[in-house]
Amino acid sequence: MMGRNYWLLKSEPEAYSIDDLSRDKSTYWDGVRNYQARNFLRDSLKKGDRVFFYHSNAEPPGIAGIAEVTKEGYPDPSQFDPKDVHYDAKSDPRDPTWFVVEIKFVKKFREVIPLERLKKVPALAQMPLLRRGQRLSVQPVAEKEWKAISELTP
DNA sequence: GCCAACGTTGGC
DNA sequence: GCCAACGTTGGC
Repeated sequence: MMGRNYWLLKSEPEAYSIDDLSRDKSTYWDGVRNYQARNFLRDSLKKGDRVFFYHSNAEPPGIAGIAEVTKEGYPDPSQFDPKDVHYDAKSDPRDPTWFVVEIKFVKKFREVIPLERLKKVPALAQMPLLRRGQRLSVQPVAEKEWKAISELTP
């Protein structure tokens, strides 16, 4: 698709996994509380973009499947809910701080592609994911990286 | 469970 | 505006 971009979203599977997305079919990506990641969600992820669903704090950590953006950035409802762990009392509803996108399930890989495996692929050396100390939970993925990773799956 | 790396907060 | 203290992320 012309102009489609690629991304990687991290989630701890204990909180929300590829199986949860497979069951739900779609979800909105709430709870992101980092400004750089927020900017991507608000400004950059576009309908039709493809997303790698990454399992962090998992055994093994790695890419578990693929999703697709179905709705572009809009205010994260959880920031206004005092009972939600992601509640942000400082966020003004007239000028919200945090944003979500909606994604839909595309596929679950037969096996997670482990982080360890990704590290061995030369074409992926520049990925932020593989950089030491990089914690960004919403990251751009270059097209050549997307292709290289896709070739790792059966 | 440890802890390095990083982002945020707040005193000054 | 600096920077120490603190909280979080996330691999190991």
